[in-house]
Formats: sequence, C-alpha cells, structure tokens
Amino acid sequence: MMSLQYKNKEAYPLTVTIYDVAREANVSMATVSRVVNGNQNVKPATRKKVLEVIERLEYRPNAVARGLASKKTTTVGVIIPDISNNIYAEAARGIEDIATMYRYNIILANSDQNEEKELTLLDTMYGKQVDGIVMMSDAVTPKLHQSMDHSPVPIVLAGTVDESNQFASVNIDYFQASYEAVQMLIANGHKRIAFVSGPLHNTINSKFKLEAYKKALSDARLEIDEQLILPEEGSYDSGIEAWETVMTLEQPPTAFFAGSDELAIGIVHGAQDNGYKVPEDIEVISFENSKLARMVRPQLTSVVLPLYDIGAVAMRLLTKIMNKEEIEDQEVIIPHRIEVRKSVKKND
Amino acid sequence: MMSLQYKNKEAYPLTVTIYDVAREANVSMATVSRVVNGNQNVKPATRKKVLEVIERLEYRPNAVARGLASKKTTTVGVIIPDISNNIYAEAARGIEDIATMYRYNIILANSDQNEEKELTLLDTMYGKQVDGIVMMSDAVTPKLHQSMDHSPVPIVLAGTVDESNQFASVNIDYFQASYEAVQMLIANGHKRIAFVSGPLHNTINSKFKLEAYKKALSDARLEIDEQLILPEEGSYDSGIEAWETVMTLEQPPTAFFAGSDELAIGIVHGAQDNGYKVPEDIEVISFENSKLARMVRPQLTSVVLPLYDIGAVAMRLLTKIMNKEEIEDQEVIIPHRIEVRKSVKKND
DNA sequence: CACCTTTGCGTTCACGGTAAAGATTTTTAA
DNA sequence: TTAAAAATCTTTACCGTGAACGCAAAGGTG
Repeated sequence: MMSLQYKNKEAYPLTVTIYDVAREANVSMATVSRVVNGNQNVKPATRKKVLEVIERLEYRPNAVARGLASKKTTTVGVIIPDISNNIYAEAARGIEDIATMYRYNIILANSDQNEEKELTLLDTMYGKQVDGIVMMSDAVTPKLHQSMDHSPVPIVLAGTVDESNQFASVNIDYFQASYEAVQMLIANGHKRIAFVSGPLHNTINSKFKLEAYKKALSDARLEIDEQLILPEEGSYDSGIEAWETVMTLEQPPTAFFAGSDELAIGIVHGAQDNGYKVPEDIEVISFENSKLARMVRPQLTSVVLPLYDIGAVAMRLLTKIMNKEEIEDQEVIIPHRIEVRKSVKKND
Repeated sequence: MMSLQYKNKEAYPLTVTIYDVAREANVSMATVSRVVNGNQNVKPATRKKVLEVIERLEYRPNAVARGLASKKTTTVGVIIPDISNNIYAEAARGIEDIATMYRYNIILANSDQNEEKELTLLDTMYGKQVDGIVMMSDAVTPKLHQSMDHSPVPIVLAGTVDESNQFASVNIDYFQASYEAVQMLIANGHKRIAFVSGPLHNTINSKFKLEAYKKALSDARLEIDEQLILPEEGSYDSGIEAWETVMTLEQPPTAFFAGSDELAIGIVHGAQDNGYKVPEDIEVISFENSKLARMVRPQLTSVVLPLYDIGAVAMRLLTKIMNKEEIEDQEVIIPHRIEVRKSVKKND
C-alpha cells in the first residue's frame, strides 16, 4: 500500500511560483523577488500586499531555481570521517549551529577516512554547488590536496592538519597539549609511560602527539621504549588490548597517555579488571574530554579537545571566506587546557 | 589575509558547462546530456568521444541546474533532535549509509526537539526541494502533523511514533520491549522497581515505556508507586540525581529500569559511589544498548534499540516511496531483543 | 522496393528564480 | 510649474540542465 499521505496524486500540492504571487498581487515577479529578498526598494503598501498574497498562497521560494540564478545555494558541504563517532558528531554540531546562525544548511557525508570516498565526496559537493566546505580528515594526502586545490569553493579544515599550510584550518596546538599531558605524568614520578596513540596514519597522532610524547620523555632524560608505543585503533576494546599487550612486558608501564577517551577507559577497565587500582597503581591521562570522561570511575583527567568549538570556529571562518571578508589568519589555533580529575594523582 | 587558495580571483576555475563539452565534442548538448545520464541511444563511438572531452575539460554536471530541470535533487532532508547525542548520531549514520547506497545526499539539521525549529526546518527542506525527508522527533504534535500533511515530498519517521498512524515510520515495539525488561526485573524478585524514564513529553516514554512498566507491575500484582517514576532528562547527571532522589524514600527501590544508557550509568555510579553493589544490591536494566553499555562496570544489561538499523530501514523505505514502488506496510516494526550482561543477576 | 521501426542525434523550451537595464511614477527643488 | 532626481516597478536576458519533439539515416519486412 502506498503511503496514506499520498493515496491520490492530487494530494501532492502543485507548487506555487513567484509568477503566481506576482499575478495575484498585480505586480511583476521582480517586485515579488524584492520583497522576498528584503530589498528596500519597494513601497510599504506594495510590500504588504505582496506579503499577504505570499501568505495566502503559501508561497515558498524555490531554493534550487534561486541557486541556479544567483549561483549561491546557501548550503555548505561537511565531510567527516564518521558521524557515529562522538568526536565528529560533536564537531558536526558546532558546524551546524554556526551554519544555522548564518542561514546555511549543511550537506553531511561520512568518508570513513577513506581517501577514495573523500575525493568522490569532494566532487559531489562541487557538483551540488555548495558555497563552501568544512572538512575533517586524518591526513591531507597529495590527491586530496590536489582536489582541494582545484576546488571551486572555499574549504576550511577542522581538526585536521595540512602540512603544506595552504588551507584555512582550525585546530588546537596538539603538540603542546600532548607535551603537557606527558609532563604531568612525568611530574608524578613515572619512568615508564605508555602511549596508546590511535592510528598513526592520522597526522595528528603521528606528527604531534607521538613527537610530543617523545620529546617530553627525552627532555626528562627518560628512555623511549618503542614497546610502550601502541598505535591501536581508537576504540574501547583496543584500549583493553593495549593494556593486555603492554602488561606482559618485563617492565610494564605505570602510566598511560591515551589518544582518546575510549582508549583511556579501555585501559582503566583493563587495569581494574586485573586488580590494579587507578590512579594508585596506574595513572591514565586522556586526550579528548568528551562527556565519557566523567562517566567512568575514576573520572578521567584529560586534555580538552574542544571539538564543538573547532567545528563552530571552522564554520565561522568559512562564512567569512565565503563572504570575502578580510581574514586575519587562516590558520586558527584554539586554546587548550587539561581537565584534572581522578585518573591522575593530584600533585602539588 | 585572504585564503592562500584564492589569493587571486583567477584561481577560481570558471565552470565548464554542458555546452562547452558539446562544442568541443562536436555534438549537441542533448547528446552530452544523454551520455552523462546513461541514456542508451548514443553510438558507442560518439559516447567515447564525449566521455573523453568530459574527462579533458573536467566537466561536472551542475546538480542545481539539473535539479531545476528535472525536479529531482537527489538530496533528502534529515531532521533529528541533536546529532551530538549518540543515539541520533547512530541513526544518522544508518540513514546516510543507505542514502549513499542509493546515491542521495543528505541535508542534516538539528531540531533540539523544539517544535518551532522543526516546523522551520521542514519549510526549509521543502524550499530546498529535497526529494524526501527522514524525521526523528519526540512527538508528532498537531502543528507538525499538519506541516507534514502538506509536505510536497514523502516523509518517513524514524524512531518516532505518530499516533495517527498516518505516516510511514520505522520503530521497534517499545511497549513489548519495555514490558520484557521490567518483567526480567520482576522475575528476579524485585518488588520496588523504579522507572527513570527520560522526558515524558516524548511519546515513546510516556505512551509506551511508562505504560509497559505499569502493566508489567500490575500484571505481577505489584504496587505502582508514583514516587518511583522519575521523568528526568536523559543525561548521565540526571541518572545520578534520580538515584539520589529515590534513595531518600522510606522504601527505596532495589531495581531500576532506565530509559537510556546514560541514565543507567548515572544510576550505577550513584549506587556505587554510595557503597552499593550492582547487581548484588541494586539491579539496573537499560534501554538503548549503545557502545556505552559495555563501557561501565558492571556492563549493562539493556534492551537493544537498534538505532542504526532504524535509520537505515527508514531511509530504505523512503527510497521506495520516492521511487513510487509498492510498499507492503508503511509502518515498519523492527525486532528487538535484550542484551544480557552484568547489571542484572542471571536468573535460570 | 516501398514502408515501417528503430536508432542516433539536434532543436527548442520549460524549470523558477536573480539582476541588470529600462520604464514609469513620485518627490524634490528651483 | 516643471524638470531633474529619486523611488518604484517592469522587462528581459540569463543560469545549466532535462526532456519532449522532430527528423534523418539505418535496418527490417513482405
């Protein structure tokens, strides 16, 4: 059975166009266009008359026709790895909120951080004539770089580093933030600190978190043990696995720097399930601070990765570029901080 | 400074149209249109020639123009309460995956379950000429109902009940699922079972979960105590609050039926933080089964709410309706089950 | 071989707006 | 009063594509 809504085709209302409004209001369609677009060159009386007809006929401008004529769609493309992953969802919400604020809609697509999909999606977005694109990706590969270079519309990277520094982007200082996190662990006297990073094909993990981890250790004259560097996926289960892997070592670590909250929780549970206490026996610091961080015992001490803000600022930046406003700096660095909770011992 | 990408306006590539391709290939634009749209009435040699030119000129059909001419945008609108909420994100992913499979893109928007926003968003979607809409909402209010009734395009409700049974929808049997959950607690001997529902303005909470809770109790000849019914928000903190509220009662409950995983985790932590053991002292069953359910100790026993599937099936249903295929049943009920873990004692 | 189908391709117009240019009316001011 | 200026409105040329329609060439049929 067809949808009750549309049992009979007549149920689909025929669209009323700007011509219909014009005719009913005894003005030209240009005038209707003006009142619809808030152009001031319309006599108040005329505007009122038109507005009434619009109301009566339930006229709704056809955004597609408008887009064709004006070459603006008031739509931006958003390409993210995976919306079902909390961190991207958070960013997406930031993007959408600001987009809404500036009257844009977003076309959202998941890339699964698959280069091929990313390229296809960019092409799709270009074809759909979006006015701009916000992109989140693990790494700006050469092919990606090339496609973005040829983009007919502005692109802003969110939470994504472009090593060529050629595109607008919004990030935090991942290196510094990671350095501070590891330092916090070092300050608590740990000599064996594991780094459960998340995939190393992600530029942020490989070039910033990892490098910062190494630097913090060597600055403190601590040995860098490759066995303590675990490039797992970002999931909860890989956190548990990482724990298991590393605790079979002759000299297991006493502290962990985890690349994400899920990873950190996996580690915490791995420890607790095996009779270790956090933070008494094992200390863990995370890098994310999603709401999950408070939903474990002990609650996680974590570097704050302000995903919502990153998304929001990226979108704001995009509106400026689309609007051809002057941009002070196209590479925005948002301040970060560490939220201290219970998975690391107080040190004062 | 402007984006490096576009230092000079010439950097914006001028768009190549179907005419350009036609001219270069010495054919009419109709022929180009045919090869682009896979029409078979083109000689292979001609097709090849056109394809080459398309490649060389990097021609990309303008989806906006196409949309205007064909009255199809291959875009569907998705209205959900909040993408940063895991359950909606999960559903969104299901929707997007199937949409991609059928070559649709999605315009995603957050309504914050605010009726006004929902109405505005519907109007926006209509204006953008989406080919269909997937909607998730707390409740189909009269106004919403009316707007949807006048929709120029098909709408499918996902995880949302429409009491008028007038729209296509995809759900599970919330009543039955809830009944089973409460029964499980009753079977374990509990006489005082609290129901921490989530907001009651949500139809699913008020009409199904709550009713099922009451029915399960009365069927077991247990007293229904209004003090044990807690319409909190769905958040972790409200779970903790619910715990605190209810444990001050003279006869506190010994088991909880929680409307969501976050709520359940809040309750578990509330209990644990106060020296109670789960499930020894307190049993908790949740309704959601997100990945969170496994990320607590004890892991949550939970009714499985298959959000991804609900989204995917809703989108699939929508494609059928958009395609004017015959629909067996426009109100789809997906099977549910209860995932048994550790927050409820084994009973055999 | 006359005639009817297909196949392959070109012409033309509609889609529903925007915006520039031109026309008309109203206002301002000498 | 009246012409120039300003305000308001109409005309019209697109925007890039799909699709109906038309027509010629090729293939089939009896």
